[in-house]
Amino acid sequence: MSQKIFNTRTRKKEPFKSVRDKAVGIYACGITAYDVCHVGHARAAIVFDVVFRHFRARGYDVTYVKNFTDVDDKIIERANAEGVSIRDIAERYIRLHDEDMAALNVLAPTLTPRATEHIGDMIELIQALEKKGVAYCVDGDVFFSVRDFPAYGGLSGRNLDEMMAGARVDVNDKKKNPLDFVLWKKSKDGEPAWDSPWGAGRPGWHIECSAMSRRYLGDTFDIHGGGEDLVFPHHENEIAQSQAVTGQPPANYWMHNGFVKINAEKMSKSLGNIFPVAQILKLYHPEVLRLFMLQSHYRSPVDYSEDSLAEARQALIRGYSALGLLKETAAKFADDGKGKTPADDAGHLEKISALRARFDAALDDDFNTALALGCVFETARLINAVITTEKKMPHALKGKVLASAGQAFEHFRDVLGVFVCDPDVFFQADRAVEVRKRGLHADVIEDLIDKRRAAREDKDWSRADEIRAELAAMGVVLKDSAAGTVWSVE
RNA sequence: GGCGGCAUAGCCAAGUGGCUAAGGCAGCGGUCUGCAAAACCGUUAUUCUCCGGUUCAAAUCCGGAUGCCGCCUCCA
Repeated sequence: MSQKIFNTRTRKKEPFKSVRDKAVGIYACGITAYDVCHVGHARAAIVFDVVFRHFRARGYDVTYVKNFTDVDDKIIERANAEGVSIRDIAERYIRLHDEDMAALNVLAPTLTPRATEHIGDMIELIQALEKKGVAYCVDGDVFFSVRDFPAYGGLSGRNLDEMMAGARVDVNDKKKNPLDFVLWKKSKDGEPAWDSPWGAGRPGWHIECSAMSRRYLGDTFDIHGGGEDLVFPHHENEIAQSQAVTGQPPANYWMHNGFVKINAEKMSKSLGNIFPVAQILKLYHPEVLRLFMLQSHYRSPVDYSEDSLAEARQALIRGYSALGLLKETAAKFADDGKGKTPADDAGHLEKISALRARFDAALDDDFNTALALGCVFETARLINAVITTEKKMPHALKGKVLASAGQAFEHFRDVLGVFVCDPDVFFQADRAVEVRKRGLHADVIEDLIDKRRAAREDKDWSRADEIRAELAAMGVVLKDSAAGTVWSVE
């Protein structure tokens, strides 16, 4: 099956046809570097990371560009408040952004250009817009004239008259039309400024993406992405700016991810419910957040809550348990390649390749990660079942089936970016997070386990159960095996 | 006021014209275990908010109702 993408512009799922054969250019709007990344940024980053990974897995040569806005009113405001330069602010939050993304196993995009590195490109673009007669300068400010771009509103499905009727636009005497937006902004004293044909100033917000996407991906590239809030006005304005100059739409497909709600409410500063990524990562292993995001389709809203993350954690544990079991038994059932492999009566190998195919098909279908994860968990179940119940299965065949399932999991891991840890390392990390979060003490727990071990050796079962109950009350779960007792946090 | 989205089991969530309505969490019964945990097996929606319509056939298409949500202002 070929790739399909829901295109915001047409509001339809469309077959994907790249501009260049077997190559794809993606531009996603990145952050404005004035504050730390929150869970909403994490979602957008994870969504487009999977898009990036899937195209690569499908053999495309992907150029993925994600910009940093490093000059903007909010950055200036923050710099003034702290008495530092906007560069200091931008550097700080870009660094923190990179740390968060690395923790979330979000791959670095191919290119991460910054607005201030492309002021020249922006000025050129604005001059071209002036030449085309769709931009006008008033007293050092340059505006885009929406009336002179007939296609305005095409992405967001609005028309100018309707928007005028809404009348929720700020009044600005300088503008010919209230919906005109700024391309270049005259700088006041003390504000960062660059020389331009219109005097000292700085770029408007939208122009940077038009300039940078064109520079790195060309006049028309494949996919432009971002959060759904960017549809209007940001992306609408980008189209206007780019298309007015080149005569071509800047991107063929527009992808927008849905929002993250917090306990069923909109995340907003006024509600005080902004969850920074770094804060969440103190409470959960990074893959928990990643899995949580991927369990819903990227266009649906997701509702972040303690409970939903806890559920995602249990699901992650389920997957890692299967991988742990696989690792434990790998040596035992290793297929040495000698001798012949008996027939696979139960059809396990066929099932595994079918799951792989279904997984890929799910992602081909507008990046349906939720459906793809279903395949991942079915594979986990198959691994568990083969190891624990198929007693009569010949070792050579078992080894072959498990190796095949392991390879499938590696593919899932590469595309979704979850289940990337060694299972032992994961369980250790997860337990450390839970212990810290619940204020438990590992040494106390281990001391109790030691006492229980002594009781069990004396066959003092009631004492052993007493200790088990005591630990259970703390949320500590014990697992006894021939090798000893291991513990985890429920 | 304008534009758009969503409504599927106790919860989360796929599925958008026709095989048994994925998967996860939670629950229940069984196997295993000194007891547990994990795992496996079985089970939990004759039905997809409601009302009409189209069709041989609809959760899926159309019309209407109700409820919830987003955007239109900086915002992933």
